[in-house]
Amino acid sequence: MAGTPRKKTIKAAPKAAPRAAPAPRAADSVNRVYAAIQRMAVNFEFRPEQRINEVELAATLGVSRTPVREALNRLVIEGLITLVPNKGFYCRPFDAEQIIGLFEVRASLERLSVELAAERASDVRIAELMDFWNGVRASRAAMDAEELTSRDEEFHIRIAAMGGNPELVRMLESINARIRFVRRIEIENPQRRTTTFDEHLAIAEALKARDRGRAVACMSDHIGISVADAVSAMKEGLARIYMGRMAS
Amino acid sequence: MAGTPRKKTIKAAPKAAPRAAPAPRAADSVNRVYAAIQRMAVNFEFRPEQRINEVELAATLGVSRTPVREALNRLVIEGLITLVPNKGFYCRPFDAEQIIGLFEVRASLERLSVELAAERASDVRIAELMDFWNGVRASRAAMDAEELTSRDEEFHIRIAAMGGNPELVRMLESINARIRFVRRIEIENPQRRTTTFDEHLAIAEALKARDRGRAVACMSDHIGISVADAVSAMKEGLARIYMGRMAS
DNA sequence: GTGTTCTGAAGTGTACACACTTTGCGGCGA
DNA sequence: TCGCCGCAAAGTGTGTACACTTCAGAACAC
Repeated sequence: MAGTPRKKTIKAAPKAAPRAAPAPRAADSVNRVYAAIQRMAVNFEFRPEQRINEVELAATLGVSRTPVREALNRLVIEGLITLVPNKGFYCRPFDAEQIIGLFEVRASLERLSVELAAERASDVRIAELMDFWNGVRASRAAMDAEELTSRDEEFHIRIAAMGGNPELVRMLESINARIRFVRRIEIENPQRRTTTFDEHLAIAEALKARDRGRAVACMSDHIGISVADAVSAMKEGLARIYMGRMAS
Repeated sequence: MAGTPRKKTIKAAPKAAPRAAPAPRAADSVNRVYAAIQRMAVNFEFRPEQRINEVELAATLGVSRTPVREALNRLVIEGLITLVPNKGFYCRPFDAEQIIGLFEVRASLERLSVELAAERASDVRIAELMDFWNGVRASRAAMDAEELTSRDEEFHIRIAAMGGNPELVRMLESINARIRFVRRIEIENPQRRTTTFDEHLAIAEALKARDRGRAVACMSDHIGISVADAVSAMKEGLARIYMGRMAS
């Protein structure tokens, strides 16, 4: 607002300043940088346990080390990055037990999710959920694993959101980020895709019927299968990280 | 180690340097600062939604703004601090719905906790758990609410740890930090103390018997009561924050 | 009196400087 | 050949500088 030619504080001779560049501040660096590094960590674009060179990363992202370090500190708490004092920041390890542990916790939270949704969600939102998933199903042929994973997560997050507990949503999102790498591989399996579509619909229908017990049961089956398949997906994941394209 | 007079890089005239002080680096600042601010946020030593002045806080803690900002960024992800771009860091709000939401999530995770513990914990660790709690019970007269809250949390975290899922432990610890302020008040209630002691023993005994269903039931009762009482504890909490000593 | 514009102070956001730590490597002695 | 010492380069940890934003209040017009 204010089209007025708002006077800026006079900067000493913008042309040919003696100091190379007065470093004009880039807006909102931390959030951009945070999102970028988060994506890289989620997808294991850093190798597991690889040290992350701050100077290099800052240069790549076109900012100084300060916002990079602030973003990295956030990611440490999220569990996507680890920090060794006086050594530096490292990519999280690829830890099968940890991933299984995250699946366990997720299963518990997803259970709470459907319980709350069955009790509290409005009919409208449940109907929207079914529409949403039917829409995804209809256009599944055109979707790659990346996009389908995203829709899958959205389905679950919608249910969590319907329960009216934002903290539950936050935690599920955080967990999803850490297991996405494995789940995306899992979802590439054509058979797995089909069962996912059916299971999601079953969950939605149980919610529509306000059948809490059935909703929990459907969700447990759905998530339970994921845990069982996770191991082979992790094998494949390791191969892709360390063998690249050769893995296929 | 190394009593050798390790040569340091020559600093330009340490005596009466033209520049006030070359700022010798304080060791491990971020972690100290992080712990300090975390404690303050947990205990609402900042008022809810109060803006946190970085310069002031840095001066209080005897460091520069850099480690303070890194610590604050971590705490944002933990949910103990909020960040408004170009405005600054703020203390988390005192949000009753959010606290209830956290109790809900906690209940779900504690349920998982006893389920896993009932399946996986060794007999020894279960025995240690009972010894631990009997010890706490024996010396309860000498404990203030602060310490008892700490022991209470420890009891629950021990159970979570017995399940062998470190991520579950992490999340519970994170939630505990955010509801500790309310739980400490709750635990001041003498009657509540008594029921807590009994309920904890009941949980431990169910674990010892490997009775998963009973363990879950005991835990649910225990946590459920906490949720019910939380509202009055929150009222009291608000009074203490804003009325200080007058609240008693 | 009331609204509006301007201005300066306070404070955040980021770049940068620099001390300290870690680590790899070459030379030296046994 | 092997180990050890001692550099020196690379890189982290933190202090500091400075541009930019926000906000409150003065000055001013109406």
